[in-house]
Amino acid sequence: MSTFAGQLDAFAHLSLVDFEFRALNGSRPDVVCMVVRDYRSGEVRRYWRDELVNLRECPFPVGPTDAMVAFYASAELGCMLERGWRLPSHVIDLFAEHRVQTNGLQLPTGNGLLGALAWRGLARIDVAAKDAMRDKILYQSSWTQNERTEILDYCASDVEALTVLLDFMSPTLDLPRALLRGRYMAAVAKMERTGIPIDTELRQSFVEGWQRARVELVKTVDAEYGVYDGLRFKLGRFDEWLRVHGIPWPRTDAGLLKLDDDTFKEQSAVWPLLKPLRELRQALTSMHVPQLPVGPDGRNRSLLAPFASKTGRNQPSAKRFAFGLAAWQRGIIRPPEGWGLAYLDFSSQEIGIAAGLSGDPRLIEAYECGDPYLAFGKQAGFAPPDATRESHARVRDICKTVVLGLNYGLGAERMAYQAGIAPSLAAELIQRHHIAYPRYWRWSEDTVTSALLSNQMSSIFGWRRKITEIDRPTSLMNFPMQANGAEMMRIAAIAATEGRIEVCAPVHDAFLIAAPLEQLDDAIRHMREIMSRAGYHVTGGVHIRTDAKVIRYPGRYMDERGVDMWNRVVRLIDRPDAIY
DNA sequence: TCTATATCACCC
DNA sequence: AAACGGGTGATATAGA
Repeated sequence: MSTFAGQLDAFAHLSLVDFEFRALNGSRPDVVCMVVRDYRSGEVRRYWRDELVNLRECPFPVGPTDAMVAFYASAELGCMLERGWRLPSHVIDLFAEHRVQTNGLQLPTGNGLLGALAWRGLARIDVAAKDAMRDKILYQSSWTQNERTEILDYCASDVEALTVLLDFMSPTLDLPRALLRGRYMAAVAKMERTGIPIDTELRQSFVEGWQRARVELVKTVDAEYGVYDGLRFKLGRFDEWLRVHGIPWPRTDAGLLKLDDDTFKEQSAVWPLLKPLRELRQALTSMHVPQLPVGPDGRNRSLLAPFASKTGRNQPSAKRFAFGLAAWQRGIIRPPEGWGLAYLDFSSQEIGIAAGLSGDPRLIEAYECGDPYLAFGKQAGFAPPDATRESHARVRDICKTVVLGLNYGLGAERMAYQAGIAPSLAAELIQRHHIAYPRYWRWSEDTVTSALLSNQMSSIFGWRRKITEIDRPTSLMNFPMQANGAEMMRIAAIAATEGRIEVCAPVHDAFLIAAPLEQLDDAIRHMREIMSRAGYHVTGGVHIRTDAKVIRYPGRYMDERGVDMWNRVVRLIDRPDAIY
């Protein structure tokens, strides 16, 4: 490892940076202070907010021969964007590197700066003190002279901790890949800053009308049952109601009544008395007030949580991120006046990756012909050569379940249930998949085997995952597709944000972009080109297609699965003008 | 009244 | 109901 110890010497300047800032409820960051330390000289400089406002340029070196080091750099880079500074040419993010080094392990200390230090036996700061200080920064808007000093000291102590961590981690860094991940953190900072445009006026109607609407609904329906306590469904009362009416009910392993919609569906087929209750439960579960953080400029902003999942995907909070909401609620995404949006997703991304990485010629052919599901049907002799999407819709659906399911080891039983076919047919189709794509299956088995032997897996740009006894083979099977899909998204995000594309958000296999109406078509063309190149690069030569959903003001975003529910709800809250 | 666990709904 | 990958979060209950 000593050969790598000096790898950071290649940089003229290494600046370790930490900002403190307030990021409240969808607003862009309000920068409080910054501390920067020059790694070589050890010189530390502190800047309070008023000094930062007066700095037209970044006060530490950010040129092509320099690097910035931070922990969770999207935060620092977001503050730099807020100040209007140029971003560093090179970023090393020790959070991303810590995740790469420990991904797959159970870390009792978590993934924060202190946790990363503690896990390496380098604990230094009291966590409780850190939390107290964070509150002081977040929930105050002015500070006494003493508090200023306190906050700057705290910020400086984080920079010191960062220095210790860099000392420890620098010999083990995979520098070129660390720089790629750092570059992605800059893309994250830009996407987080752009945010997702929201119909704020309609959202307000949701917030105001919702509670009343659902209370009325429960009152009306529950009069027949008496199983609700306010808005709460009470198991005990329902149990009693069932006993009184002599209705048997399935239970969970733990002995509780099963309450999922499938159970209600089956039971209400036998006991029609239950139907209104089922409908009520369905309506209520998806009806919670959206608590999206939306800034004064009408943009939904939340942490994208890069590198959070085992496969390296972003993992933003489902309730704070507009694309984490239920499909029908996304109708509140709407371009501002004069603007348009485009939702661009990779088509059948994981199949394209499986084809490219395995190098299976028939799977590549199936993907590139445009309809991998029907192509499988034909290659497996399950559909005639002249079958089309229209002539063999049902066959295509079955093939889709098979092709998608086998990417992560779906068994015959469950595949049969899901596709609505006999288990024997499911088994037969799985068999034919093996025969149609032998090279894919050999590659998949080899990947899992070597993962089990080496206790780790990695994607093409070095996102790693350690394997332990608790990992199921099916999880390992799916890793290459999901992790490399995340790589594809990262390089596309980098290219787009370093170009002139306004990227609102990444969504696992898609991007939402925004542009003024007259530039929208150009932006879409440009973005699709970028995504296509990313796909080609990651798969080693497969042409990954993209689909586009375009929304022009005054239109709104809508997921087709959510149209009915959306229309029901906007009527309920008395906003028929918003019917889609 | 708090926390831990189980179950469920939802997303790509 | 069900050996399908990666997740977040709400709700209900049991247990301390």
